[in-house]
Amino acid sequence: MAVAPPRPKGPHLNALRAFEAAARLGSFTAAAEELSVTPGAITQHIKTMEAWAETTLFVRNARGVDLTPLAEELLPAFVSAFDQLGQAVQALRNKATPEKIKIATLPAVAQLWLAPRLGILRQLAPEISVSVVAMERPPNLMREPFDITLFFTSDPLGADDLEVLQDRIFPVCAPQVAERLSSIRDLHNETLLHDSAWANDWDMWLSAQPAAKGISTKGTTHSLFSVALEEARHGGGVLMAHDALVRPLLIRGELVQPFSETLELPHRLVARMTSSFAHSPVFDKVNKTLFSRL
Amino acid sequence: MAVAPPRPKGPHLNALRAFEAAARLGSFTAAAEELSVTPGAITQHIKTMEAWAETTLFVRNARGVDLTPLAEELLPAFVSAFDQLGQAVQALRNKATPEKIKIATLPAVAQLWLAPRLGILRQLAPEISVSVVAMERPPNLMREPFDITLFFTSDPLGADDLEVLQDRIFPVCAPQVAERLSSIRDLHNETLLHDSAWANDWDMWLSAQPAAKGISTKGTTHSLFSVALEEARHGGGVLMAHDALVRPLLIRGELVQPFSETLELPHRLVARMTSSFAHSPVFDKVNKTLFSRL
DNA sequence: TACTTGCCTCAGTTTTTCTACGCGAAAATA
DNA sequence: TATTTTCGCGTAGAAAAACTGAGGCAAGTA
Repeated sequence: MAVAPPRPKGPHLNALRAFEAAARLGSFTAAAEELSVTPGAITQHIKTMEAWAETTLFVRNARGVDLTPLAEELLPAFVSAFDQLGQAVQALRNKATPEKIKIATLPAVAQLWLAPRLGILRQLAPEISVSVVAMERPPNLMREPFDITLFFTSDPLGADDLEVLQDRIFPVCAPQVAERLSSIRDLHNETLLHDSAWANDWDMWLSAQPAAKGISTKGTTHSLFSVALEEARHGGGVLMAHDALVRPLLIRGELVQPFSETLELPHRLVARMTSSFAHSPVFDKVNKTLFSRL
Repeated sequence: MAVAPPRPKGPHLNALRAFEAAARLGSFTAAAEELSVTPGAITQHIKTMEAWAETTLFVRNARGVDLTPLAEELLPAFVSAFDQLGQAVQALRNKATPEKIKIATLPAVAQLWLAPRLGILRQLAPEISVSVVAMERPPNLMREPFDITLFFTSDPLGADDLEVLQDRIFPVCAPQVAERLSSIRDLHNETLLHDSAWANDWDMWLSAQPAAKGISTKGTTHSLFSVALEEARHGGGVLMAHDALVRPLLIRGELVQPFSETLELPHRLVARMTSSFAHSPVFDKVNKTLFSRL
């Protein structure tokens, strides 16, 4: 005979997540991107939250938002709660399907570095199925459903990080193009191929070469490294290459290195993994096959 | 020029919450009740989760569900994540509107014990606005938007708990009814008034009185204590009363205590509060006015 | 045997969430 | 100084998610 209970309800979980993202990133637009929605959706969630709490959480400036002191104070608790929730979800995925591995990495790395190694892994451990998703920036492993991210970074290594290799760049081109290049100054007359994700590789390399003074970095820009690479293979110009990505082509002679000068960049290719994955039984095989340098 | 990113998405937050509740309570029906939805809704959420994780989380028996070992293993992480999230929300509510206090308590306590004291609080601190929600069972303060719960319990006190009073019961009735009651055995001829939430109060009291042997506990049952109380005031029978709830009426003489025998129950009225509230500036005033025994 | 309990499924509905798009204000650019 | 770009707001309509309600089923219980 109990009475119907009109219990007051808390705010919607999605609104809380929107608040957390917006507060953490300090921007509605950035939060929208992280959550793969439009900024308008974030606006609405935040408004719902503010109405529920009867307070204001953000000061809206024309250019971006600022957190109120209250939001600032509350933020850490939300971040940590969602981190924990995300990790619980990761653990679920990892323990439920331990043999399914998801890797996030740069398109170029996926195609040129990772793909060949996946074949080896398949031979060694056919029960493991790997899916690779290419993206420009590393996803947050506490929040997004990946086991491994493989990106270049110069940040210090964390507990579940593995350094895979040091990044080193140098120009490469087709053999017939190399014949006309006897000195660095000859680059003046060549098309310099750029990749938009590594826009200033040429600048960095050139400025490290005293002999290169005054050479302009104009040239063709491609949005995908692999397209620029294709162009270079067909003699379309000189590409600033990353060691790890072109080594097989150099070995096969499809590309050559016209100058011996290389530049070591201050960042490494780092494999970062969820802690669930790092402690899972399949980690060993994957690590041995993909990441250990022999 | 970046490519459109078809990022894989995690499970929906509401599904996670449904899983957490179902796993914690070990029952879809109970989870449905906690979340104020129908059991069918829980079923669907769980199915979504299981499909996402490509695993089974519950073993469905004809009579209830059992957790799979996997769900069992994962449960604590989810519980703690949602606890933390709930606490963050509570902190938000508390800091955003510190002067608005929400109390959950039994209907009888709300009306007979709390209401008079709220008047005193309003005089002492008119800036504080209290809203009282009556319910049969204490809500989980980590999850539901209340600052204080006020319920009878015999559990040991936690850090943010305050013992308000010991529970003590004894029969009461209208003065004219009391005139016909000279000994406990006279109860044989009276209507015994019951409250459904405290169904066996009469049993307990009677069995503690040697002289009451054989008296039946038949009588009228009301779903609200206050209705039974009203009945008693109008001479409709003898009510088993809780000390704290009837004291003002005894003082005013509207009810009398026909026998001196009282029974101390092994539980207390306990005020439990969120830790945000316990550390907030208004706590002191509220505590002094409502809960301190003079 | 009939009842009860607890979960399932399906269809239809309600609620929530999202997108689309135009507006406005400041900062960056020219 | 004028123009463009960047960010966020607001609204309407559309899409997606969540929920309800009713009928079923299987295994205990009376």
